[in-house]
Amino acid sequence: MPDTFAIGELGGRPTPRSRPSRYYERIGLLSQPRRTSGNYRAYDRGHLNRLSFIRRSRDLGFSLDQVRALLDLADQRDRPCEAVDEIARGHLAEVERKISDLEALRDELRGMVRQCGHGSVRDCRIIEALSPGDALIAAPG
Amino acid sequence: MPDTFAIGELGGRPTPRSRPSRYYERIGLLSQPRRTSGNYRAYDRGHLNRLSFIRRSRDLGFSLDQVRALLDLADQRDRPCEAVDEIARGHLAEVERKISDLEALRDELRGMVRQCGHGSVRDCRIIEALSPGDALIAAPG
DNA sequence: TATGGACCCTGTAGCAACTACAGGGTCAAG
DNA sequence: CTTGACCCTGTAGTTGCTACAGGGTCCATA
Repeated sequence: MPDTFAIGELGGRPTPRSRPSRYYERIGLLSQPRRTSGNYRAYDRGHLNRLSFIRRSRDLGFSLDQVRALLDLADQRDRPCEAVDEIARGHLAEVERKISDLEALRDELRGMVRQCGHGSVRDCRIIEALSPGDALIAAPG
Repeated sequence: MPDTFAIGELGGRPTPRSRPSRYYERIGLLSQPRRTSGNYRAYDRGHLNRLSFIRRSRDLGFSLDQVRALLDLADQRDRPCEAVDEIARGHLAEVERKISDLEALRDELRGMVRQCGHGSVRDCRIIEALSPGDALIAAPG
């Protein structure tokens, strides 16, 4: 294993998971790496670790703001971890809320789809479910 | 009930649900309404119906592209409603996929949060769960 | 009549978190 | 020495709006 890495060597190929790193650098989430003589970014192990932390957090659905806070906290090893816990709990609560919202949506969509009579649009229960009482008469154009 | 409506009279107050209508008009989802002598938009019942359709679809999580397709279909009353059914089923499938993704996320977050020992960041299981093996050493700045 | 406030107009910029592209430079292999 | 894969920068696009600046309109009240 080398101790610096080009941008294309970050994350698993073939997905170019390396690309966001430039974005993270721009918004100050990742420090600017050394450059080679040809002005290529040369990431070190620290960058890799930090990037891996960011990716894992993103995969868990944390926002970049939350990731930033988590990274700041991770750097202050002596502080109590309450703040970390709070961020995680907050995110969990939001995920749970999203799930129940989507479940309600799913149930409504299922109801609509189940009613489809496979006739013409005129009799379509789905369109009907979406429509107000009157006909639709204001198409653009 | 009047037969034209100012932009502020659309949708329920106090939320200004009227605002998106200008956006819908711009992207061609809603036809351009008549204007009063003072250049105010004067929506008619057709606009109201169409807007209501859009809002209901949006509330159910359909994208504006899907809404556009649904509206096009709704206008062609003689066509079979298969295409409508397909859009709805596709959306339902996506919602179901999102739910299961979020459930997996939720479970992982719950596991992390449960393990929090309320000690210092150094021993934080949440940070640990997010971290790769090595220490984080590439803070920006 | 003046004026205040609520509403409306336009166009542009901003949000999240990237992705894609244009137009160029670098580098290693053949 | 050329080819092709990679890298660089900066900008614009994505979704579905919202917010704002800078102005106009309209109605009621003083």
